[in-house]
Amino acid sequence: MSTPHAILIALLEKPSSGYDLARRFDRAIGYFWRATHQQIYRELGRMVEAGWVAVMDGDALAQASQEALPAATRRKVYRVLPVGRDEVARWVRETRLGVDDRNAFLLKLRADAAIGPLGLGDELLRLIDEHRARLDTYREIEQRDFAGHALTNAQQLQYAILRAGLLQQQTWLEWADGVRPLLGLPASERGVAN
Amino acid sequence: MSTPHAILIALLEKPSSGYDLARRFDRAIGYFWRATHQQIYRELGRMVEAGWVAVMDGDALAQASQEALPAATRRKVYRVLPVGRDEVARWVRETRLGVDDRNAFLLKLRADAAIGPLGLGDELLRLIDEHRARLDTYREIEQRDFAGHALTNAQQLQYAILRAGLLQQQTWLEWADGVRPLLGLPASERGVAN
DNA sequence: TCGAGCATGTAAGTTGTTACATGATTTA
DNA sequence: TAAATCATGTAACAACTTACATGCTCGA
Repeated sequence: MSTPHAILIALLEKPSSGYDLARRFDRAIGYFWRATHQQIYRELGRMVEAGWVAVMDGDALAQASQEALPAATRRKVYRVLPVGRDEVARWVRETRLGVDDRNAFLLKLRADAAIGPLGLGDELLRLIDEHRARLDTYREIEQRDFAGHALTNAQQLQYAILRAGLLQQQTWLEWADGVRPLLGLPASERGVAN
Repeated sequence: MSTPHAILIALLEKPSSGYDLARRFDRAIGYFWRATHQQIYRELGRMVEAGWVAVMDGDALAQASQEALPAATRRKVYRVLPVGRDEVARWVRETRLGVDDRNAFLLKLRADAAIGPLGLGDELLRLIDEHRARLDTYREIEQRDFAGHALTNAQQLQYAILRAGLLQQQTWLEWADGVRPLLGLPASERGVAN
Protein backbone atom coordinates (compact mmCIF):
# COMPACT_ATOMS: atom_id res chain seq x y z
CA MET A 1 0.00 0.00 0.00
CA SER A 2 2.56 2.54 1.09
CA THR A 3 5.69 0.81 -0.11
CA PRO A 4 6.52 3.41 -2.77
CA HIS A 5 6.21 6.12 -0.12
CA ALA A 6 8.38 4.17 2.28
CA ILE A 7 11.02 4.09 -0.45
CA LEU A 8 10.64 7.79 -1.21
CA ILE A 9 11.12 8.66 2.45
CA ALA A 10 14.20 6.45 2.65
CA LEU A 11 15.61 8.21 -0.43
CA LEU A 12 14.83 11.63 1.03
CA GLU A 13 16.91 10.74 4.04
CA LYS A 14 19.73 9.54 1.80
CA PRO A 15 19.99 8.90 -1.94
CA SER A 16 20.80 5.23 -2.45
CA SER A 17 21.00 2.38 -4.90
CA GLY A 18 18.37 -0.35 -4.99
CA TYR A 19 20.78 -2.64 -3.24
CA ASP A 20 21.47 -0.10 -0.47
CA LEU A 21 17.75 0.39 -0.02
CA ALA A 22 17.24 -3.34 0.34
CA ARG A 23 19.82 -3.40 3.12
CA ARG A 24 18.32 -0.36 4.83
CA PHE A 25 14.93 -2.09 4.76
CA ASP A 26 16.56 -5.07 6.42
CA ARG A 27 17.75 -2.82 9.22
CA ALA A 28 16.39 0.40 10.69
CA ILE A 29 13.50 1.03 8.31
CA GLY A 30 12.57 -2.65 8.35
CA TYR A 31 11.72 -2.35 12.02
CA PHE A 32 8.44 -0.78 11.03
CA TRP A 33 8.20 -1.32 7.29
CA ARG A 34 9.37 -4.32 5.32
CA ALA A 35 10.19 -4.46 1.60
CA THR A 36 12.07 -7.02 -0.47
CA HIS A 37 14.52 -6.17 -3.22
CA GLN A 38 11.97 -7.24 -5.84
CA GLN A 39 9.47 -4.73 -4.57
CA ILE A 40 12.14 -2.08 -4.35
CA TYR A 41 13.38 -2.48 -7.92
CA ARG A 42 9.87 -2.59 -9.29
CA GLU A 43 8.82 0.54 -7.45
CA LEU A 44 12.03 2.36 -8.39
CA GLY A 45 11.27 1.63 -12.04
CA ARG A 46 7.72 2.91 -11.68
CA MET A 47 8.78 6.00 -9.81
CA VAL A 48 11.39 6.90 -12.42
CA GLU A 49 8.66 6.64 -15.07
CA ALA A 50 6.36 8.74 -12.95
CA GLY A 51 9.07 11.37 -12.60
CA TRP A 52 9.22 11.08 -8.80
CA VAL A 53 12.87 10.06 -8.66
CA ALA A 54 15.90 10.40 -10.92
CA VAL A 55 18.67 7.89 -11.39
CA MET A 56 22.36 8.56 -11.76
CA ASP A 57 24.38 5.69 -13.19
CA GLY A 58 28.08 5.08 -12.82
CA ASP A 59 29.18 7.43 -15.62
CA ALA A 60 26.98 10.27 -14.42
CA LEU A 61 28.28 9.80 -10.89
CA ALA A 62 31.87 9.96 -12.10
CA GLN A 63 31.13 13.22 -13.89
CA ALA A 64 29.21 14.71 -10.99
CA SER A 65 31.92 14.16 -8.41
CA GLN A 66 35.17 15.92 -9.16
CA GLU A 67 37.29 12.98 -8.10
CA ALA A 68 37.64 10.12 -10.52
CA LEU A 69 35.60 7.22 -9.24
CA PRO A 70 36.92 3.64 -9.30
CA ALA A 71 35.55 2.92 -12.80
CA ALA A 72 31.90 3.19 -13.70
CA THR A 73 29.98 0.26 -12.29
CA ARG A 74 26.42 -0.79 -12.82
CA ARG A 75 25.48 0.84 -9.56
CA LYS A 76 22.57 3.27 -9.95
CA VAL A 77 21.93 5.89 -7.32
CA TYR A 78 18.39 7.20 -7.00
CA ARG A 79 17.40 10.58 -5.60
CA VAL A 80 14.00 12.19 -5.05
CA LEU A 81 12.85 14.94 -7.42
CA PRO A 82 10.65 17.85 -6.27
CA VAL A 83 7.56 16.08 -7.65
CA GLY A 84 8.36 13.06 -5.51
CA ARG A 85 8.84 15.23 -2.48
CA ASP A 86 5.42 16.79 -3.08
CA GLU A 87 3.94 13.33 -3.44
CA VAL A 88 5.30 12.36 0.00
CA ALA A 89 3.79 15.50 1.52
CA ARG A 90 0.47 14.76 -0.22
CA TRP A 91 0.46 11.16 1.01
CA VAL A 92 1.21 12.22 4.57
CA ARG A 93 -1.56 14.81 4.46
CA GLU A 94 -4.28 12.87 2.66
CA THR A 95 -3.96 9.24 3.70
CA ARG A 96 -6.19 8.42 6.64
CA LEU A 97 -4.58 5.68 8.67
CA GLY A 98 -6.47 3.15 10.74
CA VAL A 99 -5.61 0.92 13.65
CA ASP A 100 -4.06 -2.04 11.92
CA ASP A 101 -2.55 -5.00 13.66
CA ARG A 102 -2.50 -8.45 12.18
CA ASN A 103 -1.05 -10.89 14.60
CA ALA A 104 -0.66 -14.48 13.50
CA PHE A 105 0.48 -15.63 16.92
CA LEU A 106 -2.81 -14.55 18.48
CA LEU A 107 -4.49 -16.52 15.71
CA LYS A 108 -2.51 -19.56 16.78
CA LEU A 109 -3.47 -19.04 20.41
CA ARG A 110 -7.08 -18.90 19.34
CA ALA A 111 -6.68 -22.19 17.49
CA ASP A 112 -5.12 -23.65 20.63
CA ALA A 113 -8.11 -22.50 22.66
CA ALA A 114 -10.48 -24.09 20.15
CA ILE A 115 -8.83 -27.46 19.43
CA GLY A 116 -5.68 -27.45 21.57
CA PRO A 117 -3.30 -28.16 23.07
CA LEU A 118 -1.20 -27.80 19.94
CA GLY A 119 2.24 -27.40 21.51
CA LEU A 120 2.79 -23.68 21.11
CA GLY A 121 5.33 -23.46 23.91
CA ASP A 122 8.40 -23.80 21.69
CA GLU A 123 7.24 -21.08 19.38
CA LEU A 124 6.53 -18.75 22.28
CA LEU A 125 10.08 -19.28 23.53
CA ARG A 126 11.50 -18.63 20.07
CA LEU A 127 9.48 -15.43 19.72
CA ILE A 128 10.57 -14.30 23.18
CA ASP A 129 14.17 -14.67 22.04
CA GLU A 130 13.51 -12.70 18.87
CA HIS A 131 11.74 -9.89 20.65
CA ARG A 132 14.44 -9.76 23.30
CA ALA A 133 17.13 -9.55 20.59
CA ARG A 134 15.28 -6.73 18.90
CA LEU A 135 14.86 -4.91 22.19
CA ASP A 136 18.61 -5.14 22.71
CA THR A 137 19.24 -3.72 19.25
CA TYR A 138 16.91 -0.82 19.94
CA ARG A 139 18.68 -0.12 23.22
CA GLU A 140 22.04 -0.04 21.47
CA ILE A 141 20.71 2.43 18.93
CA GLU A 142 19.29 4.49 21.77
CA GLN A 143 22.65 4.64 23.52
CA ARG A 144 24.54 5.35 20.34
CA ASP A 145 22.30 8.00 18.78
CA PHE A 146 20.19 9.61 21.46
CA ALA A 147 22.05 9.51 24.77
CA GLY A 148 23.54 12.40 26.65
CA HIS A 149 23.20 15.36 24.31
CA ALA A 150 20.61 17.84 23.16
CA LEU A 151 18.45 16.72 20.25
CA THR A 152 17.26 18.70 17.26
CA ASN A 153 13.57 18.62 16.39
CA ALA A 154 14.11 16.01 13.69
CA GLN A 155 16.16 13.91 16.11
CA GLN A 156 13.42 14.08 18.70
CA LEU A 157 11.02 12.65 16.12
CA GLN A 158 13.47 9.91 15.24
CA TYR A 159 13.82 9.14 18.91
CA ALA A 160 10.03 8.94 19.24
CA ILE A 161 10.00 6.38 16.40
CA LEU A 162 12.61 4.34 18.24
CA ARG A 163 10.69 4.62 21.53
CA ALA A 164 7.62 3.19 19.79
CA GLY A 165 9.69 0.14 18.98
CA LEU A 166 11.20 -0.09 22.46
CA LEU A 167 7.83 0.12 24.17
CA GLN A 168 6.32 -2.40 21.78
CA GLN A 169 8.99 -4.98 22.48
CA GLN A 170 8.88 -4.45 26.23
CA THR A 171 5.11 -4.71 26.31
CA TRP A 172 5.13 -7.85 24.20
CA LEU A 173 7.73 -9.49 26.44
CA GLU A 174 5.72 -8.68 29.57
CA TRP A 175 2.61 -10.10 27.95
CA ALA A 176 4.44 -13.23 26.80
CA ASP A 177 5.64 -13.79 30.35
CA GLY A 178 2.03 -14.12 31.45
CA VAL A 179 1.24 -16.52 28.62
CA ARG A 180 3.99 -18.99 29.53
CA PRO A 181 2.05 -20.94 32.17
CA LEU A 182 -0.96 -21.20 29.84
CA LEU A 183 1.18 -23.12 27.37
CA GLY A 184 2.66 -25.43 29.96
CA LEU A 185 5.93 -23.56 30.38
CA PRO A 186 7.57 -22.76 33.71
CA ALA A 187 7.42 -19.13 34.85
CA SER A 188 10.50 -17.08 33.99
CA GLU A 189 13.20 -16.51 36.62
CA ARG A 190 12.72 -12.99 37.98
CA GLY A 191 10.19 -11.41 35.72
CA VAL A 192 11.01 -10.02 32.34
CA ALA A 193 13.32 -7.27 33.57
CA ASN A 194 16.42 -7.93 31.52
CA MET B 1 -0.95 -15.50 4.06
CA SER B 2 -2.93 -17.09 6.82
CA THR B 3 -6.39 -15.93 5.89
CA PRO B 4 -7.72 -19.41 5.10
CA HIS B 5 -6.50 -20.57 8.51
CA ALA B 6 -8.07 -17.58 10.21
CA ILE B 7 -11.36 -18.61 8.60
CA LEU B 8 -10.93 -22.26 9.59
CA ILE B 9 -10.31 -21.26 13.20
CA ALA B 10 -13.37 -19.02 13.19
CA LEU B 11 -15.44 -21.92 11.82
CA LEU B 12 -14.03 -24.28 14.42
CA GLU B 13 -15.27 -21.94 17.12
CA LYS B 14 -18.68 -21.76 15.47
CA PRO B 15 -20.00 -22.96 12.08
CA SER B 16 -21.18 -19.92 10.16
CA SER B 17 -22.27 -18.57 6.80
CA GLY B 18 -19.96 -16.38 4.72
CA TYR B 19 -21.99 -13.39 5.78
CA ASP B 20 -21.69 -14.25 9.47
CA LEU B 21 -17.95 -14.71 9.07
CA ALA B 22 -17.65 -11.30 7.46
CA ARG B 23 -19.39 -9.78 10.48
CA ARG B 24 -17.25 -11.72 12.93
CA PHE B 25 -14.14 -10.47 11.12
CA ASP B 26 -15.47 -6.95 11.56
CA ARG B 27 -15.68 -7.51 15.29
CA ALA B 28 -13.75 -9.72 17.67
CA ILE B 29 -11.56 -11.61 15.18
CA GLY B 30 -10.93 -8.40 13.25
CA TYR B 31 -9.07 -7.00 16.23
CA PHE B 32 -6.08 -9.06 15.23
CA TRP B 33 -6.92 -10.37 11.78
CA ARG B 34 -8.81 -8.61 9.01
CA ALA B 35 -10.65 -10.20 6.06
CA THR B 36 -13.21 -8.81 3.63
CA HIS B 37 -16.25 -10.70 2.41
CA GLN B 38 -14.61 -11.15 -0.99
CA GLN B 39 -11.65 -12.90 0.55
CA ILE B 40 -13.96 -14.96 2.71
CA TYR B 41 -16.15 -16.21 -0.12
CA ARG B 42 -13.16 -16.98 -2.30
CA GLU B 43 -11.41 -18.92 0.43
CA LEU B 44 -14.60 -20.77 1.39
CA GLY B 45 -14.96 -21.89 -2.23
CA ARG B 46 -11.35 -23.09 -2.31
CA MET B 47 -11.62 -24.86 1.01
CA VAL B 48 -14.79 -26.70 -0.04
CA GLU B 49 -12.92 -27.90 -3.13
CA ALA B 50 -9.95 -28.90 -1.00
CA GLY B 51 -12.25 -30.88 1.29
CA TRP B 52 -11.38 -28.81 4.37
CA VAL B 53 -14.91 -27.61 5.01
CA ALA B 54 -18.43 -28.78 4.13
CA VAL B 55 -21.39 -26.61 3.31
CA MET B 56 -25.00 -27.14 4.35
CA ASP B 57 -27.52 -25.15 2.36
CA GLY B 58 -31.02 -24.16 3.43
CA ASP B 59 -32.68 -27.49 2.53
CA ALA B 60 -30.06 -29.58 4.26
CA LEU B 61 -30.31 -27.39 7.35
CA ALA B 62 -34.09 -27.84 7.44
CA GLN B 63 -33.66 -31.60 7.31
CA ALA B 64 -30.88 -31.68 9.87
CA SER B 65 -32.76 -29.77 12.54
CA GLN B 66 -35.95 -31.43 13.71
CA GLU B 67 -37.91 -28.21 13.79
CA ALA B 68 -39.16 -26.84 10.51
CA LEU B 69 -37.08 -23.84 9.58
CA PRO B 70 -38.63 -20.67 8.19
CA ALA B 71 -38.34 -21.75 4.54
CA ALA B 72 -35.08 -22.63 2.89
CA THR B 73 -33.08 -19.52 2.13
CA ARG B 74 -29.89 -19.11 0.18
CA ARG B 75 -27.96 -19.07 3.42
CA LYS B 76 -25.10 -21.59 3.44
CA VAL B 77 -23.56 -22.71 6.70
CA TYR B 78 -19.98 -23.95 6.62
CA ARG B 79 -18.39 -26.32 9.09
CA VAL B 80 -14.86 -27.70 9.37
CA LEU B 81 -14.19 -31.32 8.35
CA PRO B 82 -11.55 -33.48 10.07
CA VAL B 83 -9.11 -32.79 7.23
CA GLY B 84 -9.52 -29.06 7.83
CA ARG B 85 -8.98 -29.51 11.52
CA ASP B 86 -5.75 -31.39 10.80
CA GLU B 87 -4.70 -28.62 8.48
CA VAL B 88 -5.12 -26.07 11.27
CA ALA B 89 -3.02 -28.20 13.60
CA ARG B 90 -0.39 -28.60 10.88
CA TRP B 91 -0.31 -24.86 10.23
CA VAL B 92 0.05 -24.05 13.92
CA ARG B 93 2.85 -26.57 14.26
CA GLU B 94 4.82 -25.88 11.10
CA THR B 95 4.54 -22.18 10.37
CA ARG B 96 7.41 -20.23 11.84
CA LEU B 97 6.23 -16.76 12.73
CA GLY B 98 8.43 -13.68 12.77
CA VAL B 99 8.23 -10.30 14.42
CA ASP B 100 6.06 -8.41 12.01
CA ASP B 101 4.89 -4.87 12.51
CA ARG B 102 4.21 -2.50 9.70
CA ASN B 103 3.33 0.88 10.99
CA ALA B 104 2.40 3.55 8.50
CA PHE B 105 2.17 6.25 11.15
CA LEU B 106 5.83 5.79 12.05
CA LEU B 107 6.56 6.11 8.36
CA LYS B 108 4.74 9.43 8.36
CA LEU B 109 6.71 10.60 11.39
CA ARG B 110 9.88 9.74 9.57
CA ALA B 111 8.74 11.78 6.58
CA ASP B 112 8.03 14.65 8.97
CA ALA B 113 11.54 14.37 10.40
CA ALA B 114 13.00 14.42 6.88
CA ILE B 115 11.00 17.17 5.14
CA GLY B 116 8.58 18.38 7.80
CA PRO B 117 6.66 19.88 9.40
CA LEU B 118 3.80 18.25 7.52
CA GLY B 119 0.95 18.89 9.96
CA LEU B 120 0.58 15.46 11.53
CA GLY B 121 -1.07 16.76 14.69
CA ASP B 122 -4.65 16.25 13.51
CA GLU B 123 -3.99 12.68 12.52
CA LEU B 124 -2.35 11.93 15.85
CA LEU B 125 -5.45 13.23 17.64
CA ARG B 126 -7.72 11.14 15.43
CA LEU B 127 -5.65 8.02 16.06
CA ILE B 128 -5.67 8.71 19.79
CA ASP B 129 -9.47 8.74 19.67
CA GLU B 130 -9.57 5.49 17.72
CA HIS B 131 -7.17 3.71 20.04
CA ARG B 132 -9.03 5.02 23.06
CA ALA B 133 -12.34 3.77 21.62
CA ARG B 134 -10.85 0.37 21.02
CA LEU B 135 -9.40 0.25 24.50
CA ASP B 136 -12.88 0.96 25.88
CA THR B 137 -14.34 -1.86 23.79
CA TYR B 138 -11.71 -4.27 25.08
CA ARG B 139 -12.43 -3.22 28.65
CA GLU B 140 -16.14 -3.88 28.17
CA ILE B 141 -15.40 -7.33 26.80
CA GLU B 142 -13.10 -7.93 29.75
CA GLN B 143 -15.82 -7.02 32.24
CA ARG B 144 -18.48 -9.00 30.41
CA ASP B 145 -16.57 -12.20 29.73
CA PHE B 146 -13.69 -12.51 32.14
CA ALA B 147 -14.58 -10.75 35.39
CA GLY B 148 -15.29 -12.32 38.74
CA HIS B 149 -15.38 -16.05 38.05
CA ALA B 150 -13.03 -18.96 37.52
CA LEU B 151 -11.86 -19.48 33.95
CA THR B 152 -11.39 -22.71 32.04
CA ASN B 153 -8.11 -23.29 30.25
CA ALA B 154 -9.57 -22.22 26.91
CA GLN B 155 -11.01 -19.11 28.53
CA GLN B 156 -7.65 -18.22 30.03
CA LEU B 157 -6.16 -18.34 26.53
CA GLN B 158 -8.95 -16.16 25.18
CA TYR B 159 -8.32 -13.74 28.02
CA ALA B 160 -4.62 -13.67 27.14
CA ILE B 161 -5.55 -12.75 23.56
CA LEU B 162 -7.69 -9.91 24.87
CA ARG B 163 -4.92 -8.76 27.22
CA ALA B 164 -2.55 -8.51 24.26
CA GLY B 165 -4.99 -6.05 22.72
CA LEU B 166 -5.49 -4.14 25.97
CA LEU B 167 -1.77 -3.75 26.57
CA GLN B 168 -1.15 -2.75 22.98
CA GLN B 169 -3.72 0.04 23.10
CA GLN B 170 -2.53 1.30 26.48
CA THR B 171 1.09 1.32 25.39
CA TRP B 172 0.26 3.11 22.16
CA LEU B 173 -1.72 5.78 24.00
CA GLU B 174 1.12 6.38 26.45
CA TRP B 175 3.56 6.68 23.58
CA ALA B 176 1.28 9.03 21.64
CA ASP B 177 1.07 11.26 24.70
CA GLY B 178 4.81 11.81 24.47
CA VAL B 179 4.62 12.54 20.75
CA ARG B 180 2.06 15.36 21.13
CA PRO B 181 4.53 18.16 21.89
CA LEU B 182 6.76 17.09 19.00
CA LEU B 183 3.88 17.78 16.61
CA GLY B 184 3.03 21.14 18.11
CA LEU B 185 0.13 19.90 20.24
CA PRO B 186 -0.47 20.87 23.87
CA ALA B 187 0.26 18.19 26.46
CA SER B 188 -2.79 16.20 27.58
CA GLU B 189 -4.60 17.12 30.81
CA ARG B 190 -3.49 14.64 33.45
CA GLY B 191 -1.59 12.02 31.57
CA VAL B 192 -3.24 9.28 29.62
CA ALA B 193 -4.93 7.58 32.55
CA ASN B 194 -8.52 7.46 31.36
C1' DT C 1 41.46 -17.93 -8.39
C1' DC C 2 37.71 -18.65 -5.71
C1' DG C 3 34.17 -17.39 -2.70
C1' DA C 4 31.53 -13.80 -0.44
C1' DG C 5 29.11 -10.04 -1.04
C1' DC C 6 27.65 -6.44 -4.48
C1' DA C 7 24.20 -5.28 -7.82
C1' DT C 8 20.18 -5.67 -10.80
C1' DG C 9 16.67 -7.74 -12.64
C1' DT C 10 12.47 -11.39 -14.62
C1' DA C 11 8.64 -14.71 -13.99
C1' DA C 12 4.98 -17.04 -11.94
C1' DG C 13 1.78 -17.61 -8.59
C1' DT C 14 -0.89 -16.11 -4.49
C1' DT C 15 -3.18 -12.54 -1.78
C1' DG C 16 -5.43 -8.46 -1.03
C1' DT C 17 -8.25 -4.41 -2.69
C1' DT C 18 -11.84 -1.94 -5.08
C1' DA C 19 -15.65 -1.88 -7.84
C1' DC C 20 -19.53 -4.01 -9.70
C1' DA C 21 -23.70 -6.93 -9.44
C1' DT C 22 -27.91 -9.37 -7.96
C1' DG C 23 -31.75 -10.70 -5.38
C1' DA C 24 -34.24 -12.04 -0.83
C1' DT C 25 -36.06 -10.81 3.65
C1' DT C 26 -37.45 -7.94 7.30
C1' DT C 27 -39.13 -3.72 9.44
C1' DA C 28 -41.09 0.89 9.56
C1' DT D 1 -44.02 -0.16 -0.34
C1' DA D 2 -39.67 1.60 0.40
C1' DA D 3 -35.40 1.29 2.79
C1' DA D 4 -32.22 -1.29 5.42
C1' DT D 5 -30.05 -5.35 6.03
C1' DC D 6 -29.25 -10.09 4.76
C1' DA D 7 -26.76 -12.97 1.60
C1' DT D 8 -23.76 -14.41 -2.13
C1' DG D 9 -21.06 -13.79 -5.63
C1' DT D 10 -17.74 -11.97 -10.18
C1' DA D 11 -14.06 -9.18 -12.31
C1' DA D 12 -10.11 -6.48 -12.65
C1' DC D 13 -6.32 -4.81 -10.78
C1' DA D 14 -2.57 -3.99 -7.43
C1' DA D 15 0.57 -5.82 -4.13
C1' DC D 16 3.31 -9.33 -2.16
C1' DT D 17 6.01 -13.74 -2.16
C1' DT D 18 9.07 -17.18 -3.87
C1' DA D 19 12.00 -18.84 -7.12
C1' DC D 20 14.99 -18.15 -10.77
C1' DA D 21 18.77 -15.75 -13.21
C1' DT D 22 22.93 -13.10 -14.35
C1' DG D 23 27.23 -10.87 -13.90
C1' DC D 24 30.69 -7.80 -11.29
C1' DT D 25 34.17 -6.73 -7.71
C1' DC D 26 37.10 -7.23 -4.01
C1' DG D 27 39.80 -9.49 -0.61
C1' DA D 28 42.04 -13.81 1.10
